[in-house]
Amino acid sequence: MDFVGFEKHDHTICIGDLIARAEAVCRENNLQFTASRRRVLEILAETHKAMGAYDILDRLAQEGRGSQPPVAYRALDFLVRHGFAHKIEHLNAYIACAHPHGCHAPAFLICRACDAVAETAWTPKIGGLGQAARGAGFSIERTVIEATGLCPRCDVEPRA
Amino acid sequence: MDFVGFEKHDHTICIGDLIARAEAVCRENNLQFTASRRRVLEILAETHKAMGAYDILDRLAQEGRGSQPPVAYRALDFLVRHGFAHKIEHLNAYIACAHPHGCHAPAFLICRACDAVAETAWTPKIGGLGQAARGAGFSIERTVIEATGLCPRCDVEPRA
DNA sequence: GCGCAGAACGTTACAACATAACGGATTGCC
DNA sequence: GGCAATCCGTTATGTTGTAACGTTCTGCGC
Repeated sequence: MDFVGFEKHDHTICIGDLIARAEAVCRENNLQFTASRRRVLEILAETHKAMGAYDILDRLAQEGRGSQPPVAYRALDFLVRHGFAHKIEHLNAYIACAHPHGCHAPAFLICRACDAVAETAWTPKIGGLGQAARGAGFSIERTVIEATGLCPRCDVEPRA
Repeated sequence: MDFVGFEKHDHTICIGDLIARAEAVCRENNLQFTASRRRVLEILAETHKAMGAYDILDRLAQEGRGSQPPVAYRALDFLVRHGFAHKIEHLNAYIACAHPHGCHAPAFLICRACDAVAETAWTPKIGGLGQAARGAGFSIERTVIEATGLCPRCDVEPRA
């Protein structure tokens, strides 16, 4: 299992890759990757931190793309629905998908000091939990796996 | 791993056990198990469904215990902080702890049809995730593990 | 019992997060 | 060109959660 988010890396590649992937998927599936949706994904992709819907809305408003909540929420719904972004339930915030390739039941490591978020791919029916759920007769459709704590940098030097 | 919540059971025992346990823990640790806190725990314990803070507040208001949000949130904070209740992040709702004995990194199965919630005890550093997190240098302090889907009853007969 | 410190409470006010509903514009398709 | 479906912009409102302040209660040393 690998994580994305805490290591230094060439971030322009992250962004380019993500956008390109989204474009391709939309083309294949006849989804409309509209200007607003694209822009929201770009904004999310600028950072590996989770952003609130209203943070995004502020950005859109600055750019003259409309200033009311539904503008942001609709784009986010689309991105989340199709796996281009994820919602961090614990923070009521959104983040670009860090694994645009392949399927998805992501898990997140959230640093409570610097708000960085790392994402990992996760086996579809999470080891023990999936098995136990089936044992209980429960059929899992979606999972929320979020761990809060300190990332490598903040663990060493608090207030990084 | 076992779950609590979907099976039929003598619910008065659930409640009694939970309250008694909370009382004991508070006595041992010099925590004030005040009337409001106890009442909120009782309200939560009446059902294996998650309740919103404002649902609880309504109940408290009916009983003349104060009608402003902080009344409910303060009691809930206390209960969650000391492990007598949990917050279901996915629902922004709260539920009584179903495993008042022993330590805690709980996982939840949430039925999207009937809103029942089952809780399981979980190994402290969740199998693969904990290991991978340590590998990445991340120290986990708290986990949110929530699976949404259909419980045994709703899976068979939708709209139960 | 008295006085103090810390915790808990009640209330006002507000901040943050999210959606319903409507009409107009755009897109894909025949 | 016309139709259906989708998307967009806006108004309004609903839901969830906190900051802050003064009062009351509780535990505790005297």
